[in-house]
Amino acid sequence: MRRNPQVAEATVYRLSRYLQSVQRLDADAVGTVSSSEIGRLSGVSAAQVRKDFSYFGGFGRPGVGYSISELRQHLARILRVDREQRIVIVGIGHLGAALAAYPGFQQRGFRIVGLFDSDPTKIGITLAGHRVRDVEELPALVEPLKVSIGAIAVPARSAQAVADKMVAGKVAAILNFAPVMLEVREDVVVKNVDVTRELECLAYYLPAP
Amino acid sequence: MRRNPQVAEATVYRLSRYLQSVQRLDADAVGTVSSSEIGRLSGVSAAQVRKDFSYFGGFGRPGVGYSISELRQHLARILRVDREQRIVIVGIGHLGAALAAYPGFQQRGFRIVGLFDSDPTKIGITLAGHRVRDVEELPALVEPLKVSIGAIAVPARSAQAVADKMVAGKVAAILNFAPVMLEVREDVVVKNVDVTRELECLAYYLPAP
DNA sequence: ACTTGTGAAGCATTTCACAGCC
DNA sequence: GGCTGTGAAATGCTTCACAAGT
Repeated sequence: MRRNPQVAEATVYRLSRYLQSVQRLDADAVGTVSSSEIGRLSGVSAAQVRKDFSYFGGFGRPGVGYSISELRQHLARILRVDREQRIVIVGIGHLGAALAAYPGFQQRGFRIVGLFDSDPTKIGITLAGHRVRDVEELPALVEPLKVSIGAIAVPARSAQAVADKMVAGKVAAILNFAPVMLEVREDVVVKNVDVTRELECLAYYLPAP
Repeated sequence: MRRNPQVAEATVYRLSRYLQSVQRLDADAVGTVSSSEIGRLSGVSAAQVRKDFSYFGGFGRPGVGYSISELRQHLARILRVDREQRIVIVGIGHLGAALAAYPGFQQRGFRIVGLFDSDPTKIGITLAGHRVRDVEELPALVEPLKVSIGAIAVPARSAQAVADKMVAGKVAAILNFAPVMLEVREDVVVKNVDVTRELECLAYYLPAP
């Protein structure tokens, strides 16, 4: 699962926050930034920031800090968003349509290159500049479209079948919005986003009635 | 932040997975289930399952396992989903509309009781059985509507202002879909869902080009 | 004087392994 | 025989604190 066994998933997650913070900074082009400033912007301790960077060799100058533009490049390369990552969305319901229309992906290096559904009333319609294709065509299109990540936005009962088609087409990673555990070849990385789960976890912290 | 300092956030997250697994089981009404079976269904070790349960006193019988219906009740009570939790959604764009239409919330104890937006062209329209209200009315409506959780589905630039209104109205928790760190009174629990961040974390595990 | 990078210490979480119960 | 509940060991993660660089 992990590309580099000494780097924890929590570290990767924070790297993404650092990148977000640094990108906000970059507009102002201040030139240099310290680990404590990055920590403040990201809600993390300065020591944690430096430790996280150190797993990748460290890219600051003692007494000075980190060059904002270099830091942004380093983080983008580590997170593989220094190149375009191409994604397909399967399941053009409310959620799939919302994802297709979301401008935030393009802004951060992700490009939607295909929409798929199995519903004949949806196949053929155009959304956010893409014609919705039959999901049966998906396996054959992953490679020509150079897809690296597939997003699953179908109901729980069809999610595994969609995942199988993605794996058959050789996507490298899957972002799964359906509330089920997918079974995939172990070299395929899966991440789940389950809004109901997040609500349940929030509810735990609610005061007693 | 934590209700019970000896229970980690990761444990709460797993409890929600256990509940999901047990609910799938409950349909079949097998009567009893073992920690290893729950673990298999949830992708967790059997020892971890038992340890997690033990934080709440343990509710199994040695040699037998866990009564499925009792387990479901225990988990639901711990996660506070044994009672209805009432939520409002602010921001009726693509995402907010998708959330409002999602049937999975109601099925698992969450009830949407209000939709809000600041856009005059949206205020007044009806969606999933709810009339969209002006977000300015939100603070005054949290208590009468008995809202415990507020969901923020507005653009990043307006998310903090919405959070402030929620806090003013005294919601207990916020689910934030905007890619910004919210500043709130520290007794308000915030969880962030950032799809772009999930994509970035996935991209990290992608094979080199 | 200020900041990075990093071993070492401190803390948290997970796994182990087994006593006790059905 | 099989399963739970739980201290103890093992592992993993974060914070500390300081040498070294600017």
